[in-house]
Amino acid sequence: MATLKYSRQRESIQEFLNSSCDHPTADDVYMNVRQQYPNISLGTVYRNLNLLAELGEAIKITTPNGGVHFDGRTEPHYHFCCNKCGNVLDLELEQLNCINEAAGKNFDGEIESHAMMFYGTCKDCL
Amino acid sequence: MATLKYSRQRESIQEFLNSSCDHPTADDVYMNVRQQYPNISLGTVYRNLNLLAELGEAIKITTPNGGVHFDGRTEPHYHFCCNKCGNVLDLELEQLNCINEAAGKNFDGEIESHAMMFYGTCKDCL
DNA sequence: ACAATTATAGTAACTATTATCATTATTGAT
DNA sequence: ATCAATAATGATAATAGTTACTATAATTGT
Repeated sequence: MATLKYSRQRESIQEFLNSSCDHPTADDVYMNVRQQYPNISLGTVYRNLNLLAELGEAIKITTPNGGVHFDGRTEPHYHFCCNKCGNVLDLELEQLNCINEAAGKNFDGEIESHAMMFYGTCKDCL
Repeated sequence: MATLKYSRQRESIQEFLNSSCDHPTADDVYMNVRQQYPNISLGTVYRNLNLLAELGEAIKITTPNGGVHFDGRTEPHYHFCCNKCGNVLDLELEQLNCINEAAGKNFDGEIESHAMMFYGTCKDCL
């Protein structure tokens, strides 16, 4: 299988993700990385974001309105999504470790992980 | 504002949703309702599914691989999504009622609800 | 039965994402 | 440092899922 090869573009994408406090979309990443690499292609951004997600170095967050956001914080944590503006924010909430086991009690498959998304109105929209 | 008017197509869509144990996509609904109304338009299916979701008579479930599923069971419950086949299943797990409050502790917005999705491998894919 | 208005079917348009491919960059060996 | 092998890129085309548009049909209250 193909071995991973370094690229400046991927490094720049990852750096932006890690330095970013919010949860940018692919287009947000594109707009930002373009300042450093004006010729970068949107396809390259998508390819690398998905690659980072597969490698476990980023988290892909899908919101109900269809927007896909990326998060460089890879330790497990929960998110909030504003019903009005659609922005995604981090929550300070301890991880529910036992819940995977609890959910598996009456379930015929293997549960490995979970994600939780909270909804409501964010500070700015209140 | 526009008042809601009955339509057979919408009724058929809702009936299928309610009778369905799995979590059909818009296309699944389209394929099924077409047996009763061969001329139904895919746009009509989308319009009504979204309408039902807005009215709180259906739940829209967005999965990480981009698929959007609909659920006629409106009482709150959690879902499982298989990492291999992408199917969405219901889980028998008591609702975490206090968690919205807990999540709001260190948060500057208003939390109204939450959704939880479990991941792993379903029975069929094991 | 009629007028007012919403919903539909069919189609076009749109958006986000992925695929394609010739060219460029990276890597490891010489 | 040069070179060959191969992965990554940029540019563009293609795709998939969804929404917008519009003339016609269905529903509703009178």
